[in-house]
Amino acid sequence: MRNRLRLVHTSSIRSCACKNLNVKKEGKMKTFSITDGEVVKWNMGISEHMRSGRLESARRLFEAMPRRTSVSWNAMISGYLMNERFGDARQMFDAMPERDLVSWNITLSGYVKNRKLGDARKLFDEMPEKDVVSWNTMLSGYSQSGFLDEAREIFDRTPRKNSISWNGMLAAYVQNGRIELARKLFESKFDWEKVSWNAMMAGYVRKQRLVDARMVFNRMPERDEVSWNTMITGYAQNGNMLEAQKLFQESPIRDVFTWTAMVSGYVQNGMLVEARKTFDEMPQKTAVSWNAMIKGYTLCKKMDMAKELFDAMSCRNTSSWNTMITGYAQNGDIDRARSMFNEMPQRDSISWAAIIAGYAQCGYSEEALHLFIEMKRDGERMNRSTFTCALSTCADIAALEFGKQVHGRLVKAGYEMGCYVGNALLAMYCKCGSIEEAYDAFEGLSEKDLVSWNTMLMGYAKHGFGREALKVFDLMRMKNIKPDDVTMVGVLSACSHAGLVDRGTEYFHSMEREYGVIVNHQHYTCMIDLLGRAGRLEEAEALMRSMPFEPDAATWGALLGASRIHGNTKLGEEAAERIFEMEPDNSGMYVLLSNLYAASGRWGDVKRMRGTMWDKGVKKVPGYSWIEVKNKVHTFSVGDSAHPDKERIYAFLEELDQRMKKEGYVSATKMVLHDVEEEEKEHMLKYHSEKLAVAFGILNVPPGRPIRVIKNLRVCEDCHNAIKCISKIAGRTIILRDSTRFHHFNRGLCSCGDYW
DNA sequence: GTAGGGTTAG
Repeated sequence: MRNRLRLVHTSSIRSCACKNLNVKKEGKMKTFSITDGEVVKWNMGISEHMRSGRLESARRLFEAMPRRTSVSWNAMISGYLMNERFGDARQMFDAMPERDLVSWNITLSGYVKNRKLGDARKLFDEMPEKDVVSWNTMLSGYSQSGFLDEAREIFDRTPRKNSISWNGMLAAYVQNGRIELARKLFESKFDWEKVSWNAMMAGYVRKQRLVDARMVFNRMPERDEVSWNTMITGYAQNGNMLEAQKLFQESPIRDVFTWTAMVSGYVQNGMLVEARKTFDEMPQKTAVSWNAMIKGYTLCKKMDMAKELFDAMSCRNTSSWNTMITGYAQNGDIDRARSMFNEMPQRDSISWAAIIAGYAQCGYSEEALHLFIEMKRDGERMNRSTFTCALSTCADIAALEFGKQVHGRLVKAGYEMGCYVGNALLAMYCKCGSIEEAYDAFEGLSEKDLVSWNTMLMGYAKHGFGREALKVFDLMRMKNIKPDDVTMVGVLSACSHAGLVDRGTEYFHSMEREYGVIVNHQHYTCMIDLLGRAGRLEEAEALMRSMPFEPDAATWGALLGASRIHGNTKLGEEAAERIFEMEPDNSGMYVLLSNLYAASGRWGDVKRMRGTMWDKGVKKVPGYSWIEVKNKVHTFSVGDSAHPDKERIYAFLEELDQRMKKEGYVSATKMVLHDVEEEEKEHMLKYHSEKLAVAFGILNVPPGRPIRVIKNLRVCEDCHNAIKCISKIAGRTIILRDSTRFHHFNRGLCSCGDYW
């Protein structure tokens, strides 16, 4: 009886179609006799066990039942789904003697939650009848995976749409960042429910269109806590704490969400005192608010305070641990981060992402990738963020093979290449030196935002493919995508790499008028680089002197680079002096300057430079190179003797050296071009880390495939010449990523055009 | 027992 009442109650607030279903059910229930009440109790027992994760007890109860109704079966199925036991759920569904519509719907929603869209659609098509819940579930499935066309098709075909269907379509657009489509849909209809007004507003907030969000907020017929909180959060997270405070005061209802939004807003805007004051004033605190406060302390590097709060909180949850792990890692204390990770009672995917990103950011990339493998062993499933994190770690150390495997798993997991993860994938291929695959990834993006375009454009520019970069820019303009300052840096450096001086100059002068991008420091630096590279040193210098900013180290660096190439020692000297003033510890600049002296035969000055470095205690960053072969990263330093294959490598280098001499290659040893790596003896030039890595690559990478080497510093000139020559002799493509850009060596030439 | 909006951690 109780069950019946509940059914009637739910149906009264649900749709017509639902009501029909329940009427049918009531009919069925009438045929039951006195034991109906008992069955209901059994069913409730099953649900309760399932809710608290006692799957076996639920199962025993289910099997012991003298008589089962479809509700019993459904309770088992949904219980399994709740506990992510998808296989067991499906088995139950298959074993059911008589399925009702709810069983179908529950199973369908199970597939959707499991992101098995193909299976969901198959089941959906097989359904003997569908109600509005079935249609809405399918819609939400497509929406969650970003398949907007399919979602729209389902929506259009839904026979008796209710408010949830409409809201589902609206949310599909909003959550996938298609705010204009959402707006269009929203304006096509007037009787939206509060939920949808809130969703539309949240959509604008997400796009940082606070004025539009506020307009929705002002226009909506009635507001609830969610409306107020969304608006307050919008202001708080976009740095407008004043407006947030104003609304907070005005708000008729303040719940935990409101208070937490304020605390976290203060934290994000670096207003620690205000954050703490609000935190202390909160009528009740949840774990979320504690965590926000802890985050505040970690951001201000007050790890002691963070730890104090963490120790004091009684409602500590996994997020609290995760916040602390990130805090320690970002403050450089990876050991404490790791021990917290080890100590914590329960880890989730975010804990893994936090510790992995921590290792990666502290420079332990290999340990980071190692943890991915451990994570898989631990049974933790990859999600969007672990995927993103894995990809950016691969990008850092240019672990292309590993990155490709992650890509494969990403596809297999059925993730749509939305902006966040898609851009990480794109960046991974760019930074791993595989520009073709980067372009494939770019084309495969389901949604391109400005970051995607900029990444692709910069990718081409850094690889020395200036013309391709400019093609991307043309495409952007064709699609009416408004470039920003980053885009223009890409465009100018592309022009520079392609030697398109006039076109670059034109862009530089028209960017404010044409694209509304204010010229900044970086743009000037690009222009100086562009002119300098083309040998127009006076113009470059004049531009620098006329620019409305104080030149910084990067600006002088561009001039220094140009002076080196074109042998203008005097200008180079001045540039170097200025850089030393600004960045006394920049060892790369000392090296660049001593190269400049060496190039013009001023050996005394070379020696003096070395002395200065010694006096000032400037430490050279040790140079090393690495290469990934068969999923393993091999690292080399100058004159490396640690690698197990060293004898083969050195023998092969010797052989290459002989052949190079025949080709007319002259070792640059006399020039003392120890660009980046200090060596005791000049013959060590032969064994610079990049050469070792290249030799190892030729020996181990199958012919026909490019050899990809990464170096932490700038490649030295001798190595650059040698690798050009090696690419010709060995008939291999060698792609070298150094600290500033990519070099594609092929048939004795380099994509950088010998200027970098 | 099935479908919808707002707060923290990456």
